[in-house]
Amino acid sequence: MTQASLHDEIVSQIRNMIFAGEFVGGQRVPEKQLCEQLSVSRTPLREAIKVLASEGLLVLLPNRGARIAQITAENLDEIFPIMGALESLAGEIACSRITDDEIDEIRALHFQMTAHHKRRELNEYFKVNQAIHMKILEATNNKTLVTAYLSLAGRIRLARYRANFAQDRWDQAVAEHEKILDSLSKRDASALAQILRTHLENTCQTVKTALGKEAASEISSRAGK
Amino acid sequence: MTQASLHDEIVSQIRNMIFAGEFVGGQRVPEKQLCEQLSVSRTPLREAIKVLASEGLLVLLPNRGARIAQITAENLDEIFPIMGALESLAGEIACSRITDDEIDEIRALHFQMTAHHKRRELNEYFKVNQAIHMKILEATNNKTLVTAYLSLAGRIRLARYRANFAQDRWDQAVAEHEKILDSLSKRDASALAQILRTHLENTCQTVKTALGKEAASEISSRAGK
DNA sequence: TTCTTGCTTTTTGAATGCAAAAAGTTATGA
DNA sequence: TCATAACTTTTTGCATTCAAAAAGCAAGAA
Repeated sequence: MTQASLHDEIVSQIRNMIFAGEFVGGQRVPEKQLCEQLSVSRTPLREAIKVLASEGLLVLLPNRGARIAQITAENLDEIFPIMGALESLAGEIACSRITDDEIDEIRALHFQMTAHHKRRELNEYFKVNQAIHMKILEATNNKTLVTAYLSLAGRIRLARYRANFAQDRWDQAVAEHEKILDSLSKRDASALAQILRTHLENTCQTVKTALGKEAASEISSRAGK
Repeated sequence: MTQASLHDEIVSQIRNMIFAGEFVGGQRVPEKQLCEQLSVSRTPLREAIKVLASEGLLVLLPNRGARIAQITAENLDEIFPIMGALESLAGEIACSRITDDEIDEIRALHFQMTAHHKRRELNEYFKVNQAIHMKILEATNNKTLVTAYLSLAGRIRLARYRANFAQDRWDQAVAEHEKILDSLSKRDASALAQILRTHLENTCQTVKTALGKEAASEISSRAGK
């Protein structure tokens, strides 16, 4: 076992805390507080903060510490197309190397997912959905691609998760997944690339709409106080 | 001016040293030596090392320090397709937002580049070539895309630069650039996306061949000694 | 000679300490 | 009352120090 160094450990811990929504976007993250929370000293913590900043999860202000990166509509517009291109590429590569067994695994996940959709189990749906996309990425056997994708996905993860999308979009997303599975089964690279890209574009729209509503409700709740 | 913190400064310094070929791939980089070379203390240097490792320019071995990341054929096969997808996406987006002035700038660079090609000025050719690709990326107005691209490009930069490719490939590359300029002038997004992707694929092949030859000559020179 | 084994040196990992910058607070004057 | 200035506290940036792990080395046994 390659025992991870403390600094690496801290990086994943903070990353998971951000993913878990333990911080508000834009919030300051004092070193001291994090040190106590994770019971580590400042040196490895600071190393971790620098890494997370280079990943885009934190923003560093010289002499003023770190802040949790804000997710904005502009952000989403920048990141989603890139993810679309990467997943599209992943789909193409996957078509040329995926095994029948791997497709069967994805098919199983797909039916699990549609079951969750029918039962309106949003959390479970999300989980299996992510698993399907990961399977396609991993089928490329390109670790750099997976890493690049996950890095981008991490930055918008919270916004994506919180976008409790409307029923009609949910139905549409499931329909898109039918096409994804279909293209993959036929190993139709260009069709898969196309539908994955569209799928991401639509997701982007949904998340952006949700983000807009969130921002609007925040403003109104503040005004109400 | 946002005065960069020392650690940021160190990151760019080391990055540039790697780009300048001051290190051999796989070489160990003792902290002490770098500290003296850059005349900084270990704390900010170590922060910089962690960041460069997360960028993939260095590889960290627990308790054994940092090494310069090796460029391998597998690496190139992983990275180039991703760069192809990103540049392809950049081309598409660029077509929809690039101004006539920006196209003129690129055209000017293009003719500069072909002049260098005619005069067999490889270094100058490379420089202008890079500038053209950067212009296309920047025309997207998507900083995340530029950053992601540059991060990948950085990892293979040395190998790419050293791939003093053969004359026929050079001629072919220039021909591809004619098509790039042509598609961009017409704002033909799908044609531009296509040719950029092909261009990167061909470049990948060239760099891989060069890397293979390099490795072979290293082995033979070792055997000769 | 070659392979262990134990010791020394070097290098890395992490904690502490110190200085400078920012933030917060109080007091004074208009 | 409000604004400004001086002072205090907190926080950040970096250097130094200490501890642990790895690497290097020498002596002894097969």
